[in-house]
Amino acid sequence: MRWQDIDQQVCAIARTLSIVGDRWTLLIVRDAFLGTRRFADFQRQLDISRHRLADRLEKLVTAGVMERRPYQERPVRHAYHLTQMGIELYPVMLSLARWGNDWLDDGSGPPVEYVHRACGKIMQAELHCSECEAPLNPHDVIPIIGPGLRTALARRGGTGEAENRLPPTLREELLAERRKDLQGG
Amino acid sequence: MRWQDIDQQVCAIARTLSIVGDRWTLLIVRDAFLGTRRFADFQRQLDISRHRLADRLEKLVTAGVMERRPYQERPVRHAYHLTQMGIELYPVMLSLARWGNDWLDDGSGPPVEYVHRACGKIMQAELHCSECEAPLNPHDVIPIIGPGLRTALARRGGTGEAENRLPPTLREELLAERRKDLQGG
DNA sequence: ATCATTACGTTCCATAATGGAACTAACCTA
DNA sequence: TAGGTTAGTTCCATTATGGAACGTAATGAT
Repeated sequence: MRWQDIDQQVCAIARTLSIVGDRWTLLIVRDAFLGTRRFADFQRQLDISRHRLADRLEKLVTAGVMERRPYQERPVRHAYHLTQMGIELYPVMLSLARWGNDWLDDGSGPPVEYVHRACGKIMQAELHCSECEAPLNPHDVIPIIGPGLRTALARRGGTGEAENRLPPTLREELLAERRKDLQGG
Repeated sequence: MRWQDIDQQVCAIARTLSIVGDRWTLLIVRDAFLGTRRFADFQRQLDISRHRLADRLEKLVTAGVMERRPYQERPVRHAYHLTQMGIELYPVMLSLARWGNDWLDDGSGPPVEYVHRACGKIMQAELHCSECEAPLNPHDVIPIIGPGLRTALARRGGTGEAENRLPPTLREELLAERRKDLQGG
């Protein structure tokens, strides 16, 4: 499978990466979160080639993650702003940042820290369960087949082709294992 | 700047992406979370070229995200397991999955859902503040300069070179803005 | 003993993505 | 009129990737 076809997979992670999984793309989003808006500023701060930057911004705009807003006429100049879709990538960004701080520190501490405006403290981003609010432990999160995958399963006939586009979650033995986990645990 | 040099940036996100920001890498990690361990299984499920897969697994092992464990002698066969470092990528994976579910649904619902073993309910991963436990809103998280960046700033002489490796967070006007946010809000 | 199969790679090469520098376009300032 | 600013585009050499074939070390079938 070619990378450009991964959005064909029936998998939310693959679909997400088909948009933001390219080189530079998440760094552009990072800078957008930090306030960068203009082409030249992205280019200077990332030290990316103008070529690549134009290409990535175009893709982000097409995907709906960013939007071009004119900030002056004569000549028309556009700024790139995160849309709501883009802003909602912040859990991804905070999670990436936290992992980098936890595992790739060169000994001098976090380059950037985050203050929670509500409580005023320097914080870490923690995952919690939306239902019981408890902090999440990786071993307590059990993936199960969802409606999107069920639909895809029902659709696949003998084509064999579609089967290749399903994520490994599909595998019967794994699903059985998960169900046992759920019942037994 | 070349992509291979982004780990030189004094930025946790850039450092993280220097390890997991390559094509395929996060999909390999995804499959590892779902229980895939062997070379041939990764290859089949991802439909990636053997070449690329060998390369990515090697990089993940070198970085410490995965480890090779022999599962049989004669001939020696290795399985690839997530290390603790790899397991702690789960907030990244869950955040990517949630964004894909929220924004890239084709109308048939989430391909995969997650059950929280502790409360038994289908859940969403939510970011909370580690200090006050409240759910995080993107506008309530204020990035400020941290010790790692302060050190890097102190180190840079007139080299100019090092300056290019600092993230845009460095920019004085932006930091001033953040400080105002903190005091005024 | 010979042949097929499994598992895990590596090699080779055509194609696609990237980086760097130069070029264009539309305006502004001195 | 010369040079500066901003946002791109074009061109081309260098890298990365995908696909298929090949290599190796074993097991199992005939």
